[in-house]
Amino acid sequence: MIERHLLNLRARGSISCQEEAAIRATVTGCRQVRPHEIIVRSHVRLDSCTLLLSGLATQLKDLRDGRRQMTALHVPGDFMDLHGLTLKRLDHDVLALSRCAVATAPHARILELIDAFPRLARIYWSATSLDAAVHREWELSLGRRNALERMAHLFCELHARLGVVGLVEDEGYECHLTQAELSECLGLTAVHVNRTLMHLRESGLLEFRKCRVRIRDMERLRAIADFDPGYLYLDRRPW
Amino acid sequence: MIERHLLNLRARGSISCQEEAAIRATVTGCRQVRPHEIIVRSHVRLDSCTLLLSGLATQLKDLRDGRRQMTALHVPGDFMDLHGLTLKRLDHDVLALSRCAVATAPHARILELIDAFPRLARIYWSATSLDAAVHREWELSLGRRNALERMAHLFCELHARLGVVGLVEDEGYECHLTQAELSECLGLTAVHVNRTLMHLRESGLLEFRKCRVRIRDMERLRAIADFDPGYLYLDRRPW
DNA sequence: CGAGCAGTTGAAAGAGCTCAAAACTAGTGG
DNA sequence: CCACTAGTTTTGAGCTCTTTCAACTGCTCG
Repeated sequence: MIERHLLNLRARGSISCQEEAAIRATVTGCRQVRPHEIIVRSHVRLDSCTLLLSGLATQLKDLRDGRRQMTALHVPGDFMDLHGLTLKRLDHDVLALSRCAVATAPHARILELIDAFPRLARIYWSATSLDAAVHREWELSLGRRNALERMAHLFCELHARLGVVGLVEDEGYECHLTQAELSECLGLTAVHVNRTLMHLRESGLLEFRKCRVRIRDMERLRAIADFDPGYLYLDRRPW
Repeated sequence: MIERHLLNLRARGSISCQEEAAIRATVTGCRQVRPHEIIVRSHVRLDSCTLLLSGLATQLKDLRDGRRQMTALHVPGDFMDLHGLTLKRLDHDVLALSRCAVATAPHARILELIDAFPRLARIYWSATSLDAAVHREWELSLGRRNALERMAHLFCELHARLGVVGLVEDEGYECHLTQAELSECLGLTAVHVNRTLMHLRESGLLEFRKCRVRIRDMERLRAIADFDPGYLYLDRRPW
């Protein structure tokens, strides 16, 4: 089930057989997590990283008065707290949105891994930089795109990222988010998400029902979102 | 003038004399940049990193129709495109807000540096992860804080970050931002920034005149912003 | 069958935006 | 030293997107 992680890495650069084997040996154990369960808690000292094998998870930050904002979504194949390797604690919770399968990689083992395969150090560093690039695009969305554009953009992003790990079929994909959760991604209220979703549906752009997204008109959706996948760095870098 | 960079690093962990010397040997050349000049252009292949020595700079992303959002501010001592080391190009421009002095460090030299001092690899990796943490906090601001809270939060952040590099005196600091530029940080319009700024001033919280911020009531400002500096990871990690 | 979410709908309020113009400020050149 | 220009800040008024609050529907599951 670590395959999706390898797909993720290989979408951005090559991974040798030896490297693959070493990665497989580093990521161990697989546990199931229930929806809404906290996978990694903020502010506690970390000594391992957590890989999402299946399901959907998120990074959540909150304000004292209860307002909450998701700062990222994690799809299968993502290390959700690779930045914990260097920072040693998180500034946000990691939360399961659906039923999830996760595996862990002790920091000590990862350090051995990148010590043995220095290219992997660069590749994982690159992965954390990529996370930052996604954050930047979300900042652009939250700061400057309106509700419709923002939502369109998120669905384009998920389409691209899930495509990489083989989870898109006929322009549709599973997306275990309630409208309330979607609103916490988008910096909107649940009510407005509902209305915006209806607008997308009625315009024949996309449908979102029963945790499944079905894109009806990709071209128009991208135009509305002003979606340019460049920030996902899906070109194989020349390492 | 690389001192501020060392202050930045040392605020989060120790740096030995040898490491300091090696860093000094890696960062070379110092050039002056005029306000509004692009320091690093997006989408072009990079082979060096740029360190801000003095002045204020920003990361800027834009939409096709001209709407723009700043995704980060850089203060003296920050590497502004360390993520370019692994990603090899940027998904945003880096722009001077004031007159800036910048130095460069060729990727090749940085790779030699972290090869010779593996601890520095971890420290610089950590620095890029920290950038991501700041992005996350901005996502929270843009998504969930209102104009007043958002602005208060930004000024608290700058106070903390400039404090680290010795650029705060009597709760005040230089901040070469016009109200229009501030609005591009905060996801607001310039007009609304103006009114919010007046509100802060009239409430005796802070003044922002002639590119200088003077904090009048830090405690109340922090309370409004719900500012918790944890996300800046200003505790020395046990490496 | 009832409890409890998730989604839907309506009406009213409000935060922030748009457009436009006036008031300052600072730099430039005569 | 003053006039002139350009950029920035301030102010006003109207508007709109999004929120708030509240109720209602439908579905799932014990």
